Amino acid sequence: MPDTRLPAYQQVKAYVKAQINLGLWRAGDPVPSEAVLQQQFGVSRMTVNRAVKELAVEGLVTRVRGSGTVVAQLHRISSTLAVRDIHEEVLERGHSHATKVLTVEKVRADTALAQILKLRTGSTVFHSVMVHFEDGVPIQFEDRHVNPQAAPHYLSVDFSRTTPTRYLLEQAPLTEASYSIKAALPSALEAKQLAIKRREPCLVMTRRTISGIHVASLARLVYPGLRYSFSGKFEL
Amino acid sequence: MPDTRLPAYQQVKAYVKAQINLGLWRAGDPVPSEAVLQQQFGVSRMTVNRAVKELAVEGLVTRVRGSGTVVAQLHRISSTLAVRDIHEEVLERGHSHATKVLTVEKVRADTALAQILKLRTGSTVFHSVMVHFEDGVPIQFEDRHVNPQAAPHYLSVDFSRTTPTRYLLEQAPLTEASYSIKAALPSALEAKQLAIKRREPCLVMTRRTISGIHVASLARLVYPGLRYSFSGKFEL
DNA sequence: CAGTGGTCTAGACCACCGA
DNA sequence: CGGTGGTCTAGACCACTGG
Repeated sequence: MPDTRLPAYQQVKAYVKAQINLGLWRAGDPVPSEAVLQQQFGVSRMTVNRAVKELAVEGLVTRVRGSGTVVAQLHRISSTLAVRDIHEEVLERGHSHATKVLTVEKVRADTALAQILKLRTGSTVFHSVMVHFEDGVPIQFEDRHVNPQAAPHYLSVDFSRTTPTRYLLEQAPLTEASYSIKAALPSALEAKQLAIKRREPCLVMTRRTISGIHVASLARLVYPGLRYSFSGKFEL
Repeated sequence: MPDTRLPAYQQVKAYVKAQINLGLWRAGDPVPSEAVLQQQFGVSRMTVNRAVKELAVEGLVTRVRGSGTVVAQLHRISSTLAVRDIHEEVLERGHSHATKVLTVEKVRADTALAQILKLRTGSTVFHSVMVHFEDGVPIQFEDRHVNPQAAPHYLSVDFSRTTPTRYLLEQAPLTEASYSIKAALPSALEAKQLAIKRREPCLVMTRRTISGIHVASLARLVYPGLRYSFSGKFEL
């Protein structure tokens, strides 16, 4: 038979996807068992297993050992929100990136900060403040506290040549991160540096990154709301 | 022997992860070939292949056929942002959810809307406006335009019993969606319904969903910025 | 209990890369 | 060319689910 040049497991995936997208199999409906698909496509079970397993990872179907496979209740279509280096992000859009460094210093951690970085109150931490420009327009205000144990030489980095995100990713391989995105009004300094009015709403991302046993860094990233948006797209 | 061990492929994954997290293998370093890992762990090649393939999917390593596997340059840790039903989301937090329906009507699409929904200017589209409450507190203002071809009976749905998101997911299986998140000030109506001041910044998500050949719906979701945040976490 | 998916093996052929 | 990963087979044992 003139089978497509697609690998067999992708053909099985495509078949199941199509049934779901066409509405023939609806949420909660059973997906044929591996044995059935194996017969239907004339392939080995490992191949069918791979196909359905990947669909499960993608969230299209739910598998329960001993019970079977069903079409997932909510198509958990999802996109990725990545910890990215703003330098690369801007270049990818075909624009130029520049950084204005406002502060790079040692400070003593107050109780709240120490708790977040899992250090003792009064410990020395590094603190940097800078503004990132895209084609000369300020798009991100970055206020960051760094755990010296994760990046001992942070203070001597030339941030006109690299960014904190990139440097930290290189220094301390990332193992975990948590973030939260809110809307807020900028502080006086933030408004001034971003060249916006104090009344102009901003997107504020707070991000804590963990590298191995250390909390590496806590960053507050402020974006002018009228000039910047997080956007994305997802497909089945 | 009681089988308390981790599956073999997970042991291989854990080993490679550990080398990377400990900094023993740095970005760009080669990962042992499948043949080597196969010897080292005394498992079959399929098992090793699965382990390394999954690490590639997770973004920790980069595989090149014919060349080999190396530790990925930037650990592009990422999380998923899902299209979810707010009803379920609120219940999951252990709170109660209620909806106040403001408008459900037929309207004629202006040029901009028609373009987005891929309809002709002046076509009939459905329009709904409602407010979602979490434990009695307004948390989302939802203004939505729906393509009648994707959900012909949208106008007669009882939105005190289900939500537009859930109904549309059931009616028209989702195949694609795009979103953008901005910060903005609420309109007079939005501020009133969310019980916030007009000066209070909001998170505004604009989401367009596609089901098969139809653009199913265009939604504008407004969240009070001081009361709501998108948050997430990612791990290696 | 029979059926399901989770894992694993010991082979195999192929396409591709770099020397 | 030899080594790499991509795919595939035809079996296998197991843990778990449901009736």
